[in-house]
Amino acid sequence: MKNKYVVISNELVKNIQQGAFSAGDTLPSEHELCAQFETSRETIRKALNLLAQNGYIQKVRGKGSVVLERNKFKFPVSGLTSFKELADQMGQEVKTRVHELAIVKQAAHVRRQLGCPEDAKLWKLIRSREIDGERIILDKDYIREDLIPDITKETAEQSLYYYIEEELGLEISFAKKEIVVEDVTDEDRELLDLKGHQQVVVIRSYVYLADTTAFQFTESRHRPDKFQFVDFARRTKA
Amino acid sequence: MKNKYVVISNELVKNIQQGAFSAGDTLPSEHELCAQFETSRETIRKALNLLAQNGYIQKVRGKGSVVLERNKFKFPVSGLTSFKELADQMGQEVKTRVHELAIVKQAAHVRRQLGCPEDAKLWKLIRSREIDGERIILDKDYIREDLIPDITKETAEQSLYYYIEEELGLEISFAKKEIVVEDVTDEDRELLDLKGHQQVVVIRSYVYLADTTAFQFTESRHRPDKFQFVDFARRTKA
DNA sequence: AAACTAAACTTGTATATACATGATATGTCT
DNA sequence: AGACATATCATGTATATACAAGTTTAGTTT
Repeated sequence: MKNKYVVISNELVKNIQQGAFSAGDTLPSEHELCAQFETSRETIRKALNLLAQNGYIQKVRGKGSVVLERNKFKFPVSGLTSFKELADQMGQEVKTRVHELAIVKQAAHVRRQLGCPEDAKLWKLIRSREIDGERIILDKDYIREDLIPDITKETAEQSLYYYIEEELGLEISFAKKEIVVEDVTDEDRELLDLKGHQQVVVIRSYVYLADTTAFQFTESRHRPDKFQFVDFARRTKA
Repeated sequence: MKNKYVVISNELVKNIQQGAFSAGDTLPSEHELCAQFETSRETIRKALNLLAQNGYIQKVRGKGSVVLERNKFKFPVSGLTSFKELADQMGQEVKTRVHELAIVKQAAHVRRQLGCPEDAKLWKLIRSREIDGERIILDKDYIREDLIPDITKETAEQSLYYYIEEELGLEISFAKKEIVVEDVTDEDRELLDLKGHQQVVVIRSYVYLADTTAFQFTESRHRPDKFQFVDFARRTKA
């Protein structure tokens, strides 16, 4: 929270969310923001670029920074957000149940994909997520034990990312994800309330730290009728 | 293609794709790139930031720009890319069939969501996509006629985005998308080879121009066994 | 040999300036 | 009043400089 442009960006996001600006309005000009935050134009522009990347504003040359409507879809799930953070945002009643937490030595294909040593230990963590009384998400995690040494049942029930970022001081940086639809497994049937569904939506992610080491592989299996993925995408000019 | 930092970015992407750098390598330092492209460091940094946003590199302080493995998943579908562009990238044999192309006056809910006048005309366009002999995607588009006046069957069969960007000179800028799973409709059954599937993956998008006007609503319905969404996501520090 | 220090790299942030380009308001001229 | 030119304000691009902070290497000391 010390970088000036990040602070300014957060400040502006807060203002927008609190309704100080509504969709279609333009933010104060870069020049005015310079005066307001007592900083240079480049710093303001870095902050505004953050807002633009996250879909809060659209910069229009000659006009200004137009505030976008952000609730056309109900809630933003895009990006790289932990389940705990999502649940907090949504304000729904959520219960996490830990079904398995152990160190495994097999799972060679995961170990290869994570690019970690052959003899490295991996945490295997299986959790179900219950929302409004229904178990609708099954999360299967594999986590490098040499990087994240101590995972307790309590940590797994609360927020894993908080532990990693705040307590261990590691910087979670990016992820590669894949979304597909697959047939349900016996494990899904056992741990989820499937309500007769024969397929689940599967999100597979590899998550990386800032130094480009992969530390986690996650398979998140969702009951299709409760699955929603929301995304804001900018067109990349080739 | 005239902006210096976009040109440099494209050049570097080409180099990476052609294998001049492989995963784990570091690019030449910013200082070296300055010399190589005969430009300032800020310009190089803008180019590198584009690469980082698109998942080509990860910048590590003190070390350099590390090239990321990009084919962990087979092909990148993320972002805002037209079907034609996707098909070209994949090199698959693709056939587009136009089932309906007409101007409609109803569809009030679409008109409201697009934020266009009540009396505005809308194109309604229904196309199926055949890949390897199977009709697996059904695209239903609503497009503002006042912005995109002339759509022919030929344009719809080829690339709509090419027409909009290159011939009309409009700048497609961003989109809001939603991905959900829904039960098949009679229309799906009629126009797709469903192979007994009872549900489809539905991607709904609102697409915007650079001046923040929404010009298109698209509903893309995919047979679940042929659907794959690949994403690269960066963690946003609150 | 081991441990520490310092120098020489790397990227990150903040500032300043100049000019280009699109949009808008304000004129003035016809 | 309408048309046209112009000044003004907005963002976009490119450049330069200074310093902060993380990583690696080389060197020195112990």
